[in-house]
Amino acid sequence: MPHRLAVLVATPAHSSIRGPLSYRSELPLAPGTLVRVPLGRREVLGLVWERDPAQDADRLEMEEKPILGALEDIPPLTLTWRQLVTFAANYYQRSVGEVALAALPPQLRGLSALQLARRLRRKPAAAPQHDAPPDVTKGVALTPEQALALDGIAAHPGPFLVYGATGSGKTEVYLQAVQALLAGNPQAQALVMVPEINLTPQLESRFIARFGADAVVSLHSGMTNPQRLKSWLAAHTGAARIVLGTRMAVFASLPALGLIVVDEEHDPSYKQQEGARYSARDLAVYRGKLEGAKVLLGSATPSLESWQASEKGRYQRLAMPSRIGSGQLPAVKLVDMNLQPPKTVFSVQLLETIRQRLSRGEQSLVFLNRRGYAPVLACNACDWKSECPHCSAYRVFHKIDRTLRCHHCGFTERVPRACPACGNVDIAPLGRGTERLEEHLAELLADTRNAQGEPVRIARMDADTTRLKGALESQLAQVHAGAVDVLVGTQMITKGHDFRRITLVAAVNADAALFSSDFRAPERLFGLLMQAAGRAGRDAAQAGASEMWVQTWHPAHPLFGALRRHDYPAFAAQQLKEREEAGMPPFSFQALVRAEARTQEAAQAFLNAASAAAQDVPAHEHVTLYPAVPMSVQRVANVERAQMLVESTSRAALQHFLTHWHDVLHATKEKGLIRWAVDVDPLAV
DNA sequence: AGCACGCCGACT
DNA sequence: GTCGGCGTGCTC
Repeated sequence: MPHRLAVLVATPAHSSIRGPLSYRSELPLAPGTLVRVPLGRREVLGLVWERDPAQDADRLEMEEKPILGALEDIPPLTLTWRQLVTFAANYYQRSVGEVALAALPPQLRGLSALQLARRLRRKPAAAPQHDAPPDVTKGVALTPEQALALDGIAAHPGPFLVYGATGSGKTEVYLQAVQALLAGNPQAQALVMVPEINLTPQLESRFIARFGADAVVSLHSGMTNPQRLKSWLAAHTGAARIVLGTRMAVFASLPALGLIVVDEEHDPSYKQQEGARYSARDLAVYRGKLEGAKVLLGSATPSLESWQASEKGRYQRLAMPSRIGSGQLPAVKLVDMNLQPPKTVFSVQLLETIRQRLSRGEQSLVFLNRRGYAPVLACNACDWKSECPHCSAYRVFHKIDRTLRCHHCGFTERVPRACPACGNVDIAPLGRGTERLEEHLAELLADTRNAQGEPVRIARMDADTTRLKGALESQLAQVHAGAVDVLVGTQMITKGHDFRRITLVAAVNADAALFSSDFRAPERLFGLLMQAAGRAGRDAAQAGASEMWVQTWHPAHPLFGALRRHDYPAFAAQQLKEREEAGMPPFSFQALVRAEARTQEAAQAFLNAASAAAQDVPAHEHVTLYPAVPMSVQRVANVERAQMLVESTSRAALQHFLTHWHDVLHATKEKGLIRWAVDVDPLAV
């Protein structure tokens, strides 16, 4: 007798299909089973969501199509996995089908049941006998703080905020927490997340050294589709005990999940910025609750949301303030740029300090922290600048191939010989990217010699120089080998890399974030500067002499006071007080509706119409709707963009409102409207 | 998202 | 006269 099944398919947010579709099946397939189903003229991957769904009243006369086949060799996705997906879809205002199918490895979509069966049967290619046997039993000597943190993790349910200074040995705590879990339960699995792909290889090698290559798999977007499928299957079947990955890994299928680690939990990369805009950190906490798994959030400068939660006792705080090997944090020196000659880039004091390091054979690191800052080409005769013809943004000058490139739509052209507006040939980059910073520093140090009496070796590291595969690794190796005296770069050089011989870190333009319209900018700046400071003096022998220099026009700003004392709690307390007084997160909850249209008027008209119609939506009285405004980059690829902020002091009320408002948004039509989307808990407003 | 159907410009 | 542009619309 035939059964009716509710099946999820990959349906984008804009399709009229909201819930699962009904299909007919001869077998009573269990929820969580992967199937292939006909959809329109195509055959697509589906996921059985429930058995015998209630018949949709207005679909009565429509004939249900039959399921084409089940991927029987893959065990069904578990109930908790499905609950996680349901929660994420509801919370972030997307369809369940979109979230569920996006969470599965892309290759599953293309594989027929037969191909898959073949792949699963394939012997796990004669497990390569690795060089070093895993030292699972080897006990690593713990500091008292690490031991205390591990005791805390064992004794409490969590979630935990592992608040540990740079170099305090957070990773060892993660390793031993995982070790304790695996030792106590022969099935248990752990999920360890890091913010960036760059950071996975070094973490992977530490986990493999401890637990063996067979126990560990990675999951991130830098992998090929077959690699991802292989890792996913290993986790799904329980063969892999540890999954390391980026934010996407929060949806990995882990049937025996017992521990989740979110390293550098404050990092904005945990927020997905397209499609379903979920926060992997927040979902990790939710998933931990669902699965009964312990959750560790680790950071030296936690997000104010997590810090607040640990202040209120919702998270258990485990503090590890000391650096291992008695290496002290570097002394922070502020240079008051008001006292420098106009247009100074490198103050005399900073240059003198760099020269000192050079003479002692030590390395310096100079970084430019203006996010996304890049040189724009300008005419010196008229007011022409290198605008993008398709976007309301400037194109950026790339010296490497002498092109002007739009970072929003990708439009690229050769640099013109003369100004397109007035014909003047005197056109030059405006402002300073890392490239010009490097050139300028090279000029200033042209007469200086390093400890070997050779010219100073300056290297630059940014998105441009590390674009090619392996370039990042080889450049880092150069720095480690001592082939570089001064490293100039963007904030990417402050992340994770353990530079032993660097005794000076300098931020040359720290101020942009102090008075930014983005209320989270100070939080990010503080975290960035703390992290950068942590790069200096990791070698205990040199730690005493290591320094962090910050050039600023506002040396009296409280942020720098807290930075000088390496006092994150004081900084957090001050920021939280400001946020509370201003009614900002984490004291309020926000969502953003973004609309794209052919004209700015149409984009705003859509938002305003949806706003007006909100008066009839449940819970609207607990929610504030702000006026529609153009987005900061108003036009991208000839599409106009506008946004509207929705705010409430209650997360539940905001959720309730958004859920009901969704239908109103869907029903709101506007001529010229292209698409719209909701971003819950947006990072930048 | 795909993949259709559906009406208007330059070519075998 | 057709091939093909991408503008709406549907998928159990």
